[in-house]
Amino acid sequence: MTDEPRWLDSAEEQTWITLVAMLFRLPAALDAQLQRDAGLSHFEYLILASLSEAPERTLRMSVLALLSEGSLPRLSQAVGRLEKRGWVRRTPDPTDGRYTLAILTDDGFDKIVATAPGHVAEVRRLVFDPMTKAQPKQLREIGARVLRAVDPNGPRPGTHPF
Amino acid sequence: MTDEPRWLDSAEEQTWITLVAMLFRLPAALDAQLQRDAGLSHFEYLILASLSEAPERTLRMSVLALLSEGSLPRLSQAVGRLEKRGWVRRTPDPTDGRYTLAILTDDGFDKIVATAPGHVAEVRRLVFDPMTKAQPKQLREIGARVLRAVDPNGPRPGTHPF
DNA sequence: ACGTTTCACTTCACCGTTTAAGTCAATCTA
DNA sequence: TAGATTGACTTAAACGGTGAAGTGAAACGT
Repeated sequence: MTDEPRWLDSAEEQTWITLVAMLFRLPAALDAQLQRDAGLSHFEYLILASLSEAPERTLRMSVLALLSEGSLPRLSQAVGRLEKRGWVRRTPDPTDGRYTLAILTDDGFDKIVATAPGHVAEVRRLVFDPMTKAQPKQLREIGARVLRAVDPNGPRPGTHPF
Repeated sequence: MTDEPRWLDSAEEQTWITLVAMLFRLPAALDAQLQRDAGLSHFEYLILASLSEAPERTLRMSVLALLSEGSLPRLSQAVGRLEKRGWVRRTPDPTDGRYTLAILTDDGFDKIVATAPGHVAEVRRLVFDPMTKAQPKQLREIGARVLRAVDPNGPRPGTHPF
């Protein structure tokens, strides 16, 4: 900690600056597209999308929090907003009253169906179209390594929990 | 927009899930380290770091906003906080009163000098150490392409403005 | 069985960010 | 050179997120 740190050489610094810029700008761009075209934040979109792919379009709040990459209080508030808009409803889990089930309504499903194509198109435009054929795999492998370092015990993303 | 969208195949979906997870978790991890060890947000750190590398340790607010990847109101508030802590001061640009110059104080410089090594160590631990020798270059090239798509007219990051 | 603990959320208070309006200096424009 | 405009911030109000305390259901311990 107080030892001489190994500084970043100039190539590493370029990489780092580029990555930081991406960490700031890409989420902002995704939020902007979703907000503009669907009135949703990226986080809210992930909630609806996760539910739409779950069996019965239903998930426990705690599972949904993991899938949508948010804290439980944040999720609770976001689902409250989505509930007010009629896209999600909540009921206590009948098999265990401590859990709360979040359920995508039919309107919510329609909302995702209407929203997803535009969002996927934006993801293509910003991420996949600019990459060479080889780069997606490189990015996936780099991401997996970084995520392992960030949270060694975290579930490998893409390991679907159902 | 209403056309059939080209959906993501399963390899692309894996890539996308991994990238989204990285976009959420890596900034959180960086913020956590800086908050814990230095009482700074990542954004505040970028402000101090940008100033420390600028000539005279001085930058116009608008330039600083670009370098630190933040909006002008956000910057204004953040600099206000850093000013209260004695690390930055502001004065109107003597050559043109419309501009405001943000200046890193000596205490602010000491703060960065004390903070940077731990932060760089964390960046190494989370990003560079887990990568193979070839991957930083791959990441830099991917990032450059994505950033170009996000903002075609944006300055290529790493193009230092002084 | 009853009290305690654990657990999954929800709520609250505080704070930071965004969006929009306000300020003020410099520059056009007539 | 007065008035309008542009540009660079700053301020204010509304909103969303975080961390800590609160709630209520199930499990545990005796």
